[in-house]
Amino acid sequence: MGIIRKTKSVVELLKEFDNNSSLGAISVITLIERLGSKFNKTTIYRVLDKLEEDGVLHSFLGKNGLKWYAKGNGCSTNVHNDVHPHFQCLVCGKMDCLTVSVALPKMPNRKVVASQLLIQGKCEECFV
Amino acid sequence: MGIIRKTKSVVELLKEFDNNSSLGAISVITLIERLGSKFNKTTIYRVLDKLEEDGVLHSFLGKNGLKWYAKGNGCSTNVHNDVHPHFQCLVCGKMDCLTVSVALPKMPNRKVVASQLLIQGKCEECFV
DNA sequence: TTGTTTAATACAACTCAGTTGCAAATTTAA
DNA sequence: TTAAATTTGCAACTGAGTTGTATTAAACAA
Repeated sequence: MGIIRKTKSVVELLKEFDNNSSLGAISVITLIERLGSKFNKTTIYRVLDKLEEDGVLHSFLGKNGLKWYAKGNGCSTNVHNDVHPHFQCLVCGKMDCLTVSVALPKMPNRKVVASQLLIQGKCEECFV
Repeated sequence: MGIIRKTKSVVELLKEFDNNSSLGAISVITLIERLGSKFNKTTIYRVLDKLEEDGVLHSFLGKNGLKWYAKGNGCSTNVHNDVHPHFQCLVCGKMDCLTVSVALPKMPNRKVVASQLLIQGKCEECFV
């Protein structure tokens, strides 16, 4: 069950991602900091859930287990047609989707269903 | 500051990992289930911390953000000379360290410091 | 062995991201 | 404009992980 109605919270959340760089992710913590005075955090969590189900956003966890969202790529909660790594800058904290595909190691006798790759280091701006 | 004294909790925690398959990881939740009646969970968390600092164990997060530990590989909290992926079976829940190295995507202008790759699917036993 | 020092432990209380249930409000369709 | 269905806010909760502190136990020296 995804988004059905275009409510204020949906519009404002989407605006956050539109304002953001196309590859940039935003943590739920940050979204609550920004919108928590206008909407209840429960609402924010639920709208993000639905936007992900619809493939509008995708989510992943940072190194510390906190949840991040970024613009979708046609994937939905059930269908993942794209697996890209995420890069977090240890200097400025920025999290980006990388537009490269990952070559997973060969694993005979195992079946791969999903994967997450998180890379940490210095981003283009912070790497002098 | 790593392990200094060989206390009961240290010995028993290490025993859990010795009994386990050499590539198998154990979640903190499981360790507390198994040893929580003998030791306080705070003790378990702190001993695991120290064992990781010493490179005896290494840790990583599962898909849901829960912490797992597996036998070390000479790494310590500060020195990571080995980056291997982890594989979690979606059928039986088992988590294994994979003994392959990951080819990270090329990223000019960025500096890679650390990375985590979690692969999910069916393990050797559950993949018929 | 005993005493002293220092680290390790238990306990309780806490933190905080994320969840749940439900009544009230809002949207959509009829 | 009413009825049906979804969305929201609120408050309370969950549960993994953390913190402070008094007590206990390990290590070591005499």
